[in-house]
Amino acid sequence: MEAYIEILNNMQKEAVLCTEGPLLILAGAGSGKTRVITNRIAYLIKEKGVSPKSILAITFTNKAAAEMRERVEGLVGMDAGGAWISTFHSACVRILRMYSHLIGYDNNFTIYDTDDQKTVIKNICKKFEIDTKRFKEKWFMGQISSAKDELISEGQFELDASGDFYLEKVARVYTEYQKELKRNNAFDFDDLIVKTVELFKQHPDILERFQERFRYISVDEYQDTNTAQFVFVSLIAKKYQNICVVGDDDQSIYKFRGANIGNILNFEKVFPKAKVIRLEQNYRSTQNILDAANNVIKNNKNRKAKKLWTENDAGAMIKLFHVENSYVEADRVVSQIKEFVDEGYKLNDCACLYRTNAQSRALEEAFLRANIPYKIVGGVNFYQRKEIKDVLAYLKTIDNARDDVAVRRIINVPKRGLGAAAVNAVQRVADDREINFFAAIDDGVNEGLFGKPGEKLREFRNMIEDLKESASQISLHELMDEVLEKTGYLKELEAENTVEAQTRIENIDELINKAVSYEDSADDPSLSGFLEEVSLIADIDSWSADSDYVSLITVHSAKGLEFTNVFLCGMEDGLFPMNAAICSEDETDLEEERRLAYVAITRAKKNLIITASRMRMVRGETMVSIISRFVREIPVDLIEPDRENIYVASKPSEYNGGLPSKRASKEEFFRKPYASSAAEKKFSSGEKAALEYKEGDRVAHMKFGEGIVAKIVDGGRDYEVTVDFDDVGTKKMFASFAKLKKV
DNA sequence: CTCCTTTGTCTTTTT
DNA sequence: GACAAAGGAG
Repeated sequence: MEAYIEILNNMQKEAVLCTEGPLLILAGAGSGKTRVITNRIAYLIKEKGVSPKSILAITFTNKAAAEMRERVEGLVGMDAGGAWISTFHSACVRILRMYSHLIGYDNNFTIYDTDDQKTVIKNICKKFEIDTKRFKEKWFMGQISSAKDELISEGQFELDASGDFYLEKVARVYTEYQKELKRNNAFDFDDLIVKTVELFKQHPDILERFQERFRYISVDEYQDTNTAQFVFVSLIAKKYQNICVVGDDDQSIYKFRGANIGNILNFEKVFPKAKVIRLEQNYRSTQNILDAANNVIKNNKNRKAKKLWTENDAGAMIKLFHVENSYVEADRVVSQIKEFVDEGYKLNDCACLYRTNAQSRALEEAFLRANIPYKIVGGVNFYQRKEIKDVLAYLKTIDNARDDVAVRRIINVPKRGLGAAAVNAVQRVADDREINFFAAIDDGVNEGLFGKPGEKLREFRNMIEDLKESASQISLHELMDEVLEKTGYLKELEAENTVEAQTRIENIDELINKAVSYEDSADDPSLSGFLEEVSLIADIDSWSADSDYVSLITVHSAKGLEFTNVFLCGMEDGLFPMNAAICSEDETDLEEERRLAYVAITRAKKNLIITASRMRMVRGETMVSIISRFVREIPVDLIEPDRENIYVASKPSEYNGGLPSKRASKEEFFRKPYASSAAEKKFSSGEKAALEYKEGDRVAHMKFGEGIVAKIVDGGRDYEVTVDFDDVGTKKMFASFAKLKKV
């Protein structure tokens, strides 16, 4: 037997060899499920002679998809190009690109992200005179999205809503929203799945084409699929029934966006002949870490009972740092990482996990101060930044002028004297004639309907038409250069001459790089193709393994990853679990948080360090909290007493509350054992902090490396520092942003 | 029409 | 505390 099968345990082997018929694999954390899926695909191709073209493998994130493709190709020893290894969303996009004309869209549709959705909803509310203070756009978006997750169409929603004041309102907005999207030739994220299902249902011949093509289907992270996604795969799998789903109900953490744990139970109903295989041996973590995880998750009532076990050693005790504030927390993380490095670990072995993105800040500052390379994984999406969205809006306008949201976004960016008045005039024409926004500009300009802003609108229209002309002749990145040039966007940024503007230009350069690499890698590069790739990708940083850095990451994004040393930060009641879950009447909300904690703990291979802070700034207010109930569910004998902190006792009774025995005085709380720029910012009340370096000093910058301070100018609110860097030349920057460190 | 100030909202989590 | 949206002055 082949080596890649030989190394598997019996259950894993069974799963890999079971290629025909429906298969449900219940795989605990760290039980090698990714290996099973990839080896199974390799086995299909190599031993069973299945063509890669017949394979559809669905993963949850683009990163996971790329990784799976790489691993499969490594095993198969060939290009698995014919196989579709992708997320639900990108698989559906590919299908819709071929056939969406059959359901009334153009095949070059655009994809709306949450911001675009919000813009559309906002306009609808204005039109319907809905007070967005009482009914938030977000609320409508949530309602519509949940409906789509359950495949409830706007028509169905209207029927169900009748009689209910609130639901009727939602129904009206939902219906109008879908109309608007169609008019704009756009899909939102949920639509990608919903409309593909619609396509399959309306056109059985198309469905059959895909049933014939994808005879072998697998779905990773099955516990996180929603109803629409489940229907999508089961439609394709219906004919040949070769569908393998892998999931773990304990790791279901996306209920909030419609994930339906019921899909695990439903699987055996929809596919009655399904075989069920359990993978319960954990290869990842030490016994202690696994014990901790098991003791936490066992408090959930709604779960399939299972016993995850390991042959690994007990390993190190779990460390618990209970500190006074988030700055100390971050500094203790940093010093522990330094210890790990001294012991021979690499920075890549270490990751800081947290519940909310906001927590990354304090950590980030501590890493900067300590000069330790780090990388925020996920976080504020690259593609959500203003400058990126602006450039993309131009490209979208050029690609598909039916996209009103894009056109309206850039009509006055950079400023060209086309404000609200002009936009309203155009919109009136568009509404009257029931045409899209750009067409209304065109008509109005030709017929001279606009009066004063008419000339400016004409210029705008001509510019877009020129760019369209160019788009058909030059390459993508050349087009982007031309857009930046002709629109004056770049010039405006350059004129600003600030550090922020500089970063924006760098971000745009990054986008152009991305375009170049897209052009190099895509079979048939096109503007639409690029826009599509970009709209479905969560973060630009594709995990470069070559450099050494600490990962800062939310627990949600850490799912599916593993690290030797894991710091689980901010384990306090109110933060993790969040207050909303603690107060919720629905007890499954707290269970979801607990599953999240379980996911976090099981990311760790060797060392788990849990940190909690007594006080923390949340929304500009100081919150006082006790140690997370999830930490208290871990048996005390697995936790090493923290010698640096007198408050944490090893006796369970004392360790329970976690509050300081006496009320900490103000001085005590704000005592700063380590320098903290954030703390300084707060207490200097507007006064800029003194610099630790002077002209002629040698300083280090996080990104630019080391250099010599050439000049310091007191710019009022901040110092303007000019530095001659060894590698990147002279840069001018503001002291508070640059965070320079004397060396 | 644009710039500046003030006000209000937000913090779950992602495709 | 940070940022976007709304409102007011020029």
